Amino acid sequence: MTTTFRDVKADILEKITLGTWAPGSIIPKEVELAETYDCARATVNRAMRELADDGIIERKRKAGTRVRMAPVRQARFEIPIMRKEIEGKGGTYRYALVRQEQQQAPDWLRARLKLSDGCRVLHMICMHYSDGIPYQYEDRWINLDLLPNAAKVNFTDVGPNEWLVATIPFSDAEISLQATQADTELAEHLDCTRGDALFQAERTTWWEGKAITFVRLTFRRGHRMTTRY
Amino acid sequence: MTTTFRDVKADILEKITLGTWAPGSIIPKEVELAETYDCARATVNRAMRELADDGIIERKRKAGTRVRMAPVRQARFEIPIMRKEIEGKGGTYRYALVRQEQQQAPDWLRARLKLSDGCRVLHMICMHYSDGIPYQYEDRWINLDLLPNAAKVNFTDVGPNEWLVATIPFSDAEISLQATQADTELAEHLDCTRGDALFQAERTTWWEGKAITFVRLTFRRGHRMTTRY
DNA sequence: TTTCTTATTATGTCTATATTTATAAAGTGA
DNA sequence: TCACTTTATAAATATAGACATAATAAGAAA
Repeated sequence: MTTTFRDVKADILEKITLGTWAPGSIIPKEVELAETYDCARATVNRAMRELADDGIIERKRKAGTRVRMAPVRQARFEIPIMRKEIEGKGGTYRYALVRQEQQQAPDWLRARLKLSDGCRVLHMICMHYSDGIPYQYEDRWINLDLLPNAAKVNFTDVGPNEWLVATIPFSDAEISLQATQADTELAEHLDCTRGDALFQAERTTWWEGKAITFVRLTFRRGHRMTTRY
Repeated sequence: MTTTFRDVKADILEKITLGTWAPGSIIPKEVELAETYDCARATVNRAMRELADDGIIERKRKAGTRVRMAPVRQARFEIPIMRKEIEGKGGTYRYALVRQEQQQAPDWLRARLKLSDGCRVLHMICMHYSDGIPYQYEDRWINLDLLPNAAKVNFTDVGPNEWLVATIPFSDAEISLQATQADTELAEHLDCTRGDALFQAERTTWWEGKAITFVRLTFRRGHRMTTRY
């Protein structure tokens, strides 16, 4: 049997978890490890690179590799498309456009997205249902200077998110999670009580430095975002 | 100049964003791409592997590589140690142990962590302050069957999280984010009003299939968790 | 002593080639 | 037609050797 990069990775990880290699301490260099594991340096390299990506070790040229003092624990959360999320859970997905209007970008949005003066935006309120029960309230703003086409799209059947994903498949995004209190509007749409604590995600999407869209997603009462790492 | 895997990755990504390679369509195989970019297959492989990790393309042996229909957008959030987070923001960190007791694991915890009957746990309530202002309320449970040492530790100066990180550096964890309403206890400690919406994270930490600790972290009013991707 | 090279070194990356593995698709038999 | 076995193929991974790059440490000059 040959030694795979997985073997190496697992063994290094074990040495770290068992405390053989303490936090902050330096670990053998690639060539040495390649020798001890009797494999190519590239194999050790891959194992170490992945461990570094996972935030477990820290690597520096010439300085060597060391176990991180404060392990940067990072969790990955999937940001799914509502239809996928709901259908994935075995529910029946339904989408509805609540209202839609073209307008000048309000000041708070202009500031937030660094929009030009008098920039026009498309503002939409949408709802996503799972088995007929309110699941998510979507408050969406689209920059019409960058996406004039959006004004012509009929969003009654296809949600803006799905349209956007198809139109500008990949881009930079900034996401922020928080808790908010349901106001009257949210309470009505999400079928909860005014003042209820709701989980909220805001996402700003950029393309080549310019903001395309800003969306505030509010989930139904009790929603959780979960992941393992 | 030689072609780097970054070049290849960037070029493939561009072809996808510009729509040359549409979502769902198959993209040339590794050998072909290696030829067109005039580089080694390993270089193309690395580029493609990273794109697959990023959720942009989907790869299957024999079937080839295709652009994901619904790009799996995933965001990485760092789960920092409070001291680091606060000091990183330039604040002065202070920790306080509110109370601590040894007890039998309550039923909800037993069920949640799959603990044995009559399992003893250490329950702690801690507070983290930034510049004297309440920042985070920590409700921590430690499995004493697995970590009997924890009973002897003095947590008045060092927070349980820091102790745990030092004791069992790496492990599996399940994290879940949600919104909650402040009860009287939370409102008092976090200096807010009862009923306020608060951001909450729950983390269960496992080691070799057994639960070590469960913690519910409640952040001060208005807290946001932010990331770019 | 301080500051500016320069040498050294560990990681980072590329190449070219080989082997292994998963699997779609074609072929086989009931 | 359906279930089972090939078989061909593309990705996954391994290897050895080379060069690139960043950064530390040592040495030289001010």
